[in-house]
Amino acid sequence: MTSKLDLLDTLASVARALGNGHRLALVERLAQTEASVDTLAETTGLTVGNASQHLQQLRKGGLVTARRDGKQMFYRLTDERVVTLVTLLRQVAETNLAEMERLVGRLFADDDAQGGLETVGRDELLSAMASGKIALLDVRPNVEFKAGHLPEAINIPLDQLEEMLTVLPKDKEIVAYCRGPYCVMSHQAVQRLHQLGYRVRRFEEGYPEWKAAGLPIAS
Amino acid sequence: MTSKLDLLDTLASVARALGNGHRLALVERLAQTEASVDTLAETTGLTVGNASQHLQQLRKGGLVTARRDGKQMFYRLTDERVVTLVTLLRQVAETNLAEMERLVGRLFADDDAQGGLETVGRDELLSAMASGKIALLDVRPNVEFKAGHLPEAINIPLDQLEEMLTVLPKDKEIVAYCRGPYCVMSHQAVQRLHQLGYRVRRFEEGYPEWKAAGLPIAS
DNA sequence: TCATCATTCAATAAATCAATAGAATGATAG
DNA sequence: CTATCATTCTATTGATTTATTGAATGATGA
Repeated sequence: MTSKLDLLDTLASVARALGNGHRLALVERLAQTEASVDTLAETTGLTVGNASQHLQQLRKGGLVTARRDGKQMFYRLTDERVVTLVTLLRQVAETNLAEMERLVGRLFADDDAQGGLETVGRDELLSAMASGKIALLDVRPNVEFKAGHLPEAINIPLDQLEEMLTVLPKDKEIVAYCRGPYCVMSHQAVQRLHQLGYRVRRFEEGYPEWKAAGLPIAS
Repeated sequence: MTSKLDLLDTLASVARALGNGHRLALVERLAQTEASVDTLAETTGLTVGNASQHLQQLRKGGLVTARRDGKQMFYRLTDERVVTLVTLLRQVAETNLAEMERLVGRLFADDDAQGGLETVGRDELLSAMASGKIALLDVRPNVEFKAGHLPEAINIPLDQLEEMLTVLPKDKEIVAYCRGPYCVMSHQAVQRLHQLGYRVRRFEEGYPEWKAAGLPIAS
């Protein structure tokens, strides 16, 4: 008879695969779109060899799969549920760990310094999109935007915000989003646009959460 | 500026807290009801010292909290979401890991040997309960039943099944449940009742998942 | 106060994990 | 076939994690 512990050990091995900051960074990156090992190594600041090893561990845990394309290996999440899993992990961590709240608080302290940025929740965003009263702004790099984005979103990568302002309507309220709740890009975009006189708020989630929730996407 | 890695490291520490079979066993036990260290040590087969250490780690990860009652320390899950988190972890593991499927298959191989046991999903159970056409059977130990159970459920701990048969209606279909999807108690109960000629099926989840879903419970 | 019981803390050895550098593999272009 | 490039594998080192032991703490009742 298989002991229950074997089963729980297997389960634990999946949890352990998520139990490292670098691997979570890789998962977060992969939540945007699939990528090659060297792209992943670059965006996470790891050496290629090290990134490869961490990816092997994620693969052993069944969280990512790989495909070869010519010389390169492309990795992607096996399943949208991996995003949901990390999101839930975040929620549990946030509500239960004072440490976590302290870090999040510090990460976004700049916002509070000027009175706090207003955010838009998922339900409110859905109805605002339906009414056509807002313009949706995606500030992620163009590669990630092209791999998938929210319907009707306009893409202005953060580093081109000033140059591309003309494509933004001045008369509508703008809602900006990026990679997820802890991604700082949309925060910065909202700050700059606010200073320029736009009416602008931040979507409190990001593209991966939107996609994992099964909501419509465009590409 | 706080680096993003600090944040992900904190997140990783929560995942690591779940990254051990013994700790998952403790969490699974705590999903039933709060318990003292020595109860937990006994039901998981750990020494008291070892159990205490693992509980410290779960506490550091923010997954459990402790309260003192006289000489004893009682631990419980901080949040229903911990159950949801483990459930999701299970789902991801099951769909993505061949190893996991192999183990689950072997654990319940006896059922298949006699044609497979039919199960009842959550939605079907809810409507069956509303129509009053079934009797709900909780085969967990009485302590756990008293701490909370599904509405209208009858408690017959597995080891008293034969003696207490009289409290079960013969004319209704019976749905049995226990601690969760990998708990073998309801499987065994269904097998025995089936042999005795009852119409009986197994609820495919358990009490913790029911409670975590915010469905009504009794105690 | 002292003795007792439940739990936690501290110290150790064995096992596992993380980062690094260098060798090995697999696919492609010439 | 050979050279090249992207990736993986191997071996090593140092850092964590685990289980075990025994001592220390905290609450209780005589």
